[in-house]
Amino acid sequence: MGWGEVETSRLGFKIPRQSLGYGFVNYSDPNDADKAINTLNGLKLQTKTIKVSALVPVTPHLGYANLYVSGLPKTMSQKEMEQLFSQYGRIITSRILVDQVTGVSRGVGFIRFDKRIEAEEAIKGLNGQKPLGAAEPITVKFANNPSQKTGQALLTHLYQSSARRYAGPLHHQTQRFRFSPIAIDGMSGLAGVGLSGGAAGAGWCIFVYNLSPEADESVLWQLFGPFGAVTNVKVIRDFTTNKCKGFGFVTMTNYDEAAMAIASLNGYRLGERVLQVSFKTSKQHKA
DNA sequence: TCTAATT
Repeated sequence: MGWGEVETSRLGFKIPRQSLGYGFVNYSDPNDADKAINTLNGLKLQTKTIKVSALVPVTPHLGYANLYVSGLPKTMSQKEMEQLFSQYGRIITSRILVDQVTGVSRGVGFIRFDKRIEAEEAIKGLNGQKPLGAAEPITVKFANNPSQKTGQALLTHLYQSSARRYAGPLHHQTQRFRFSPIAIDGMSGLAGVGLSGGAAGAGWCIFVYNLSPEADESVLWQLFGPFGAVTNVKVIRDFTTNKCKGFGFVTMTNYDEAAMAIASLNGYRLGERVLQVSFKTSKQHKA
């Protein structure tokens, strides 16, 4: 384009090669950008009228009004969440994250206010509060910028998937554990404990406490894999430091294998630490 | 340090 020096330009593409109908042009001189905007915005190109505008800088931290909400009741709808927050200001967008398989709410959502002050007031008014009829308080804080995919998180993900593959063959050795010599009593009294709800993601969720800050997923695979089918492991980390917060979760398919793992690993000494291992309890279902 | 989650 003839309005000055272009640094970079990019079109939005999807696989295969089909334009998404937008693109970005980066000028080194803001005046050149303005000139391009003024000249090209509204221009008719064949059947289309093109729109050209400056890219609004993401997170000019002043005025950042996007909130992250966790601990929401699983039953709360997006509309109900908006109603709860609307008393603090004008809501631009909202979202509740749902489990991709079951479609059930993950109890986590986002609220973007029009103004920073509204978001701040909502945090003051709602963080740590129980919504009407809710059993547990919610957490309300400023959301992290979604675009910051840390290389660390990416590496962890890659390592996790390779650990998962590695854990595969081990499973064959675990058949001897399948019929455990330990008497497992009936499942009375286990309602709301361990077994995750929803048919698709079913499994026994195990809570592992006293992991070291450096613990990662591979250690959980190695600890629990020998006891049977492990479908998922998660080390809970601080989002900013990426250090383990001292606990994690392991999901196992079969009750007897999970019980065996718990019986064997609870009190297990890992380095300097003694692990506490139990079925994950659900406060919501506690009597 | 005893239950996360980041569109």
